[in-house]
Amino acid sequence: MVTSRDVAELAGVSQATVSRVLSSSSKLSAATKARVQVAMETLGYVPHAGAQAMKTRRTNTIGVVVADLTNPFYSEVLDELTRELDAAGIRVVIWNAGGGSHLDALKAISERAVDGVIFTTATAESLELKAAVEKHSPLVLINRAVESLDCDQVTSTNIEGGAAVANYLLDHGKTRAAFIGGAENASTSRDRGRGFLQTMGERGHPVPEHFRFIGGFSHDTTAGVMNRLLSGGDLPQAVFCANDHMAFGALDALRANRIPARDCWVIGYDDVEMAAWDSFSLTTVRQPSREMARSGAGLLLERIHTPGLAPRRVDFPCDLIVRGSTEHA
Amino acid sequence: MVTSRDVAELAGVSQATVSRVLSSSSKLSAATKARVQVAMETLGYVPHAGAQAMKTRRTNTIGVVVADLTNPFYSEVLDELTRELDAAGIRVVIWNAGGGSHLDALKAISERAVDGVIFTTATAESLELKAAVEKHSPLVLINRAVESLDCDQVTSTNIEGGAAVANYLLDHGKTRAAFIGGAENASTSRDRGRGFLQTMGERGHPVPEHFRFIGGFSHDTTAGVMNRLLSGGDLPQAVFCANDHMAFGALDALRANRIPARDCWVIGYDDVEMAAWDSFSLTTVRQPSREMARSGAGLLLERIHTPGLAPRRVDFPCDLIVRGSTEHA
DNA sequence: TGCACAATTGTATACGTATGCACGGTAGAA
DNA sequence: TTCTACCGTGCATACGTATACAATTGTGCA
Repeated sequence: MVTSRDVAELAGVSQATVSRVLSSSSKLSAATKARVQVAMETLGYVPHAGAQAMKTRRTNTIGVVVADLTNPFYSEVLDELTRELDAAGIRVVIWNAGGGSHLDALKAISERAVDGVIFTTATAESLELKAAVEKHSPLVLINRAVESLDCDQVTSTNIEGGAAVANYLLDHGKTRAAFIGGAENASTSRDRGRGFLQTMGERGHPVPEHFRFIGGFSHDTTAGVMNRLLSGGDLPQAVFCANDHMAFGALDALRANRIPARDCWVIGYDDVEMAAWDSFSLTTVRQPSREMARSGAGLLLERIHTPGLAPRRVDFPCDLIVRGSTEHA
Repeated sequence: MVTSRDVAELAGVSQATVSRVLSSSSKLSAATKARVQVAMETLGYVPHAGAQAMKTRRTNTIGVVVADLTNPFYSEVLDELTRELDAAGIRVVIWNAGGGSHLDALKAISERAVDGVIFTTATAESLELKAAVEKHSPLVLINRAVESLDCDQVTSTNIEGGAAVANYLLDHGKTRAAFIGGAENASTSRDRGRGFLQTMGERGHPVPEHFRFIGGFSHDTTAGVMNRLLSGGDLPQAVFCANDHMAFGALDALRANRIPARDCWVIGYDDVEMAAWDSFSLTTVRQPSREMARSGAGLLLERIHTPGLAPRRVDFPCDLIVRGSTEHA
């Protein structure tokens, strides 16, 4: 391995000077700078990231915790995050939510293996997360929020989004609607459901208990719920799913059972790219996933650069996007 | 920050002993070991990853370069890789192929920021990749292969897979078939196309030039190709796409143009989970993506642990999975 | 009792880089 | 010319851990 000392020797300068060429912050004569750069080039010198991290207390690496890589929403968020951070010269470590991955992420902060972490899967239950926030670990929550945590959080207006779906359905005479949520401890699914159910109730068409489900966030479990609903013989006029990935499962179940699309409207949430594909043409509530990702990355970088900032919350508005899964030719 | 020295002081031992408790390799009396562990717990000690990396020359981190996170194939590979490696206590850095990400990955090896890299996007053009292989950098190619590189490579039998599609179509009387490839410099698309085109030719039904396309690997570009094909007025009996993600684009274009599914069969490659969804029901060539991912991870870890191993090649067989996009009720 | 030897633990140093401090030299001002 | 100021560079050290080697203690056996 070639070190800055080797470069120094070849260039006939001290190791300190080589280091200064690297950081390019201090003044150096153009001549020595050039000489050092030639030496670096000649030897193929690359600084050792671990050694740098030890001195500068910075790794130029951040972590991201995602819930489910097979859900295209997370793929899009990850896509945007990596583009944004790659461009900024920052490495991205990913944790895939199975089991205790959020603990691994927090541990990585303690180990100084990463400078900070973006959580897309936070829940109120995690005492470790709470403790990390209280220690002022650099972390940002995007997508799912936790009211009780004093840290940066980027969300969309889920309650309003859910309400918008209810209003839309009722405005089109769909009074008998079902809701399939993901899990109660995820703020996204909870808030979307709340906004929806409350508005349905307020406008005189409360959603009955047997039209409220937990679909577990996946395509297949949601299709399973839909099948149960269908076999119950009491088909709702519309189904609102907590996210698009689940809505695809609902659509698939309808197709598999040869239920015509006009007999049961399906609505999702997120507006992932696939929702616009002709095979789905899914009506959904668009949240600006990529913008949210960029915003979260920005907040984290700021916080890493300037510790001690007051916690910030960013809430992005959502729009209902109407497509073929609800209004048919 | 609490260091091993602090722990040593509290436990009344030397820093070296603390380090030994950490590595748990050397013999220690149960008493001191316990005392040190209590001290660690009390102080909340966590070793500094950078310092460890500097001494041990190992980061317990590996990199993965993926081509396109919106293609579910890469999501599945990444999903499997992260599960496998998380479980092994290894961090995963991801590079998203836009622009020069493979250069960043190679740089990260030089910086000792990662112990090795898994490439899913290798091409023969990259001189830097060639140079890295010659320097015996720990890296593994999965999915796309490069014949001329002497490094570990995990692939599937793409040529045979393409041939199987041709045989299947001809056996069902579909003699006028089109091929939509991704890009010539990707071994996957190239080999699948070769196997397909060659077999079609050998069996007396060569695919004419105007039925051969480059679809750019994405859903939208493939749909665009399909639209051009449709507007040409000469509809093939079947279209073979270089991967499932592209095939979904082809299916969508057919739907958007209200072409009945039986008028133009569509076949993909990969068998991503979505291919089995009722909305697509895509006939495709299954390659064992997750197994390939695990295999690649295993090869890389072996190579990191035991440098100097001879390059290995693993080739997984593929199966044609027939679904509704080709045989209709 | 005395000695060899094994089992533990401490001492000292190295990994590769960044940076505070001191030093030599040059230029401008008096 | 002499003094001041400043610029460019070298010297020395610190970051936090792992490990070769030395030192210590305790054990078994003659």
